[in-house]
Amino acid sequence: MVCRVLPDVPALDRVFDYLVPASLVEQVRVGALVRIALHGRRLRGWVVEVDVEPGVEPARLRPIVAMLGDGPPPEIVDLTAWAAWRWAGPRVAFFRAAAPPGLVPQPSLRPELRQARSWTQRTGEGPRLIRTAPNVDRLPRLSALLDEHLIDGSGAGTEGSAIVIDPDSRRAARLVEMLSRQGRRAVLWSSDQSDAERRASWTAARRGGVVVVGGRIAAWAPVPDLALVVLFDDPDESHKEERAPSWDARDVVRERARRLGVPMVSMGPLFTLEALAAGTLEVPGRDAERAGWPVVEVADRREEPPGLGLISPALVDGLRAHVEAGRRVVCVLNRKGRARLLACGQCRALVTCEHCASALRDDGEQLVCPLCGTRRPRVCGACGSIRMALLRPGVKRLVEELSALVPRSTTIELTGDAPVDPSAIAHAAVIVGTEAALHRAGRGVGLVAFLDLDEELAAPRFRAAEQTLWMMARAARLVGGRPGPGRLLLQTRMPDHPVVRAVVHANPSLAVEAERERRLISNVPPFSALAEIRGSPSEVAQSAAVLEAITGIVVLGPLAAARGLSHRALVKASTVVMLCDALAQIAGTAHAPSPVRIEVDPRRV
DNA sequence: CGGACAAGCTGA
DNA sequence: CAGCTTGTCCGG
Repeated sequence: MVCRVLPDVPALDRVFDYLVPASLVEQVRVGALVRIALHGRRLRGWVVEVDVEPGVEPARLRPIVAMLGDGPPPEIVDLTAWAAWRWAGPRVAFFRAAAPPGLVPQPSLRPELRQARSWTQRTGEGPRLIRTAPNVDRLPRLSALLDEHLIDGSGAGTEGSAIVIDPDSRRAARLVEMLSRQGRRAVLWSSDQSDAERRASWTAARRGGVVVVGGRIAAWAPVPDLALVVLFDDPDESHKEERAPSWDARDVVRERARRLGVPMVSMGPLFTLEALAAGTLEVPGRDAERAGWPVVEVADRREEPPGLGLISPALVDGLRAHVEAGRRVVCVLNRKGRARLLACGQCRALVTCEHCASALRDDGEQLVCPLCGTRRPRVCGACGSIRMALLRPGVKRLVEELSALVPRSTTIELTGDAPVDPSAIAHAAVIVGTEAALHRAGRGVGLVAFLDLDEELAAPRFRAAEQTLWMMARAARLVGGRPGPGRLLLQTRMPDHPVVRAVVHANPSLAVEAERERRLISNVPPFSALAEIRGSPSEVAQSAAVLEAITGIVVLGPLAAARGLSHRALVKASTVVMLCDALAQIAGTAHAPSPVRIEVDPRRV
């Protein structure tokens, strides 16, 4: 017998045929991890096909050296080929995502014999999108779905498996506990676990009849009898792998479900336009949805006297009221450090460096350029005035100002990178930080204030509005629903923005139409498909030339260096299929490595 | 990727 | 011309 093996070497990205020795015929099956000899090397490799016609003359075939362990089921082996196309990456990358850490012995039974019969067929309809307010007990809904889909209608009581994806690892872990308490076989598969724990989860999933709960990695759960996929919180960016190839759990499970004819249900407070375009939306009753969102206060900054900085009267009141009542306050400002702009108090000109034109900082004595180090006295370069006004103060300065408003309480700064003692976070009455503060704040938060919502809404990224709305949904979870004392405060100069109206009315639909219109006009997803290519100027230019020659492909750029010396360009097509087919033309192979790095569906565009 | 093999460079 | 670096090819 001859089998086809994909060596576990990403840069190789080619399959090779091997003889299966008689002693291994029983064990060498699709998905298995084997040891092979290739070109004088011993390598690990994944069996991707068995019983093949060899691609070379039989005399050149070498035998499989040894059996190493169990790997993904055939269904996933097929899926890795699709994923390699979809995200323009080496196929091995997806085997690594789908494999257990280390080695797992093969089960004695062939698990694929248990492959699901057709369960409730919903093929062709796309995912069900069940909208639930941010503060809703999701367990009854999930249990009902599991009951509905995991028992096969024959009356035999056979259970299939479900994959449940929650991008928040703490919520995923809690879900496993609750499902276990209901007497279900639920396992967590998350990157937070130790290798041993993940191996155990993987093995349990491989046996089937289980509910696998986890973050994006659970999309690859090796269940042989998948009968239902549930995905929570569709707009969350952690569904997407950060490193290349940047695969997205949302697309992986959707494709899996589609191929198997198994239902997929997406649940959460709101959905991306991509999800809405593909699925069928079910909205809750108005009262129920309203009850699950907190009361939202909008501070219209246009109506305030100038000079208040980032602290509106409404924030002062809210801050004091909540802190006095023993509730904690989170102030969100997506800026870092003492990044602040100086303007002339006289002529309002921005104070910039005469050499490199970047904004100068005030070190207390002089004006300093953070880029080239030039120093000069605190004098306006345009009019000579010595009166300086501070624009957009950064987080550090804000902490000082807020802490003055609530004496005798702790105010801390919490940004994504800086390590802060968890007990300090838990005891702080006021937390000022970037969006990451929402993840780390902990319990007892009564107020989340978005100090400069306009910066989020107007960010030069096409997903800015959607991501802002999602950030507020997460904040809504932190403070609780309408019956409680929790509040959101939005400081904005755009109180009529559809996103603001959507939050105020607890109705995400209010933001959808305007957003869809905007995306249609600017021809961005879901009305087109995007990829970003990066590399040296010549590499980007070369790849861009290849891509531009393909009908239906538009290349924007090369754009100047974003950071460092690398150049980038945006590749646009009208559909994902056209985009990925085109990218396959420049994707790397062993013979001609890709001249550029490719990110399909780039996040920050 | 990394081993094999060939072609180029150095120094006695 | 041995001994080393650098480049190109290619794997079952």
